[in-house]
Amino acid sequence: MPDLDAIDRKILASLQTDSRLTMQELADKVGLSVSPCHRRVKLLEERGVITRYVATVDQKALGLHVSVFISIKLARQKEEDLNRFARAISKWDEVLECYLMTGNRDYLLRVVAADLSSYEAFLKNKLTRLDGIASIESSFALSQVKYSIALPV
Amino acid sequence: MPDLDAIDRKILASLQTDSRLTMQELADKVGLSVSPCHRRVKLLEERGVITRYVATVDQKALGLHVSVFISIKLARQKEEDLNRFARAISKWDEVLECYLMTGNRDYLLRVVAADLSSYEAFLKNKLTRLDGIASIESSFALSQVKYSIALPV
DNA sequence: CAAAAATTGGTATAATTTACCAAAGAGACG
DNA sequence: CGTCTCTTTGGTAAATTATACCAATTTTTG
Repeated sequence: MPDLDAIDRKILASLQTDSRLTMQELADKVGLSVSPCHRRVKLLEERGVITRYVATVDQKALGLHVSVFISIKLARQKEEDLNRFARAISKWDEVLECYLMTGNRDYLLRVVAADLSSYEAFLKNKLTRLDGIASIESSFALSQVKYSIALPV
Repeated sequence: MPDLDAIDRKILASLQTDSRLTMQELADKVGLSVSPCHRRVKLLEERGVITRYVATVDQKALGLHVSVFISIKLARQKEEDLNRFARAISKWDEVLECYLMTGNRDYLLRVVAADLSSYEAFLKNKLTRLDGIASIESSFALSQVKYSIALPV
């Protein structure tokens, strides 16, 4: 697996910002003509460097006014317990991110909800019904200062 | 500003998952023909519901093996201080997310880095050089259990 | 330095997007 | 209950864009 040269990185930086660029525009940006630029993009897709193309949606426009970070400790941390938790989390659309953490909590989740009462519904009907959870602690975000999908290349 | 009907929501759900669907494919999914589907998408863009189109890139493929959550307290929380902090954060590509929080910290950041030493470089050369920071606490992610860009519609 | 391999760029074709217009459907009002 | 108006839909044609193919150039290797 050959690694990424300077042009590949320019392509990734551009497409992470705007995937609707035409091949002509992208080629101009990275200093190639359309053909090799197109082939590089296809290769990046095949190699799994580019994983997908998505539209981003405005959270406010959807009425999702609440963002919460949840710290979770499990009663036990055997692989079986971790897998069970991961499977449950993965099904729920409200959970946008979930990380297994070092330190004094096991998981950190980012959850969005329309308002406090629908967040409460998420807690009552979903999260707290899971077995094996020792503690849950919610921290609320007052505002999103920065949100980027673009990894540094 | 008319709000979103069931078809708009289907469109958003689909495009949040795969923005490379052709209008024909998208139209089939939502039960319309190409023309009205196309017009709805354009309207969603103009109204700012769809904010952008981006490619997502594999973090491992870029060699970014470290994900860190950083809790930050500022010495003072005047608007001036918050703005200064927000401006600095926004410039740094390593910071993917930043939230102003309730509770006993002011900000929560998600930062990525190639390895521990480049994370250390980020701390030493950037974050700790900011004025007005009272405390910094890093929590490391062992793994990403879930990561989604798709807001629930 | 020469041969081989990889990468590039141009052109032609296929696929997709977009603009335009007529037809169907939904809502308001007498 | 019907008719007028406004909105949304669907089909067609033109323009734009993506993609496949091949020759030319550059880079790598022995």
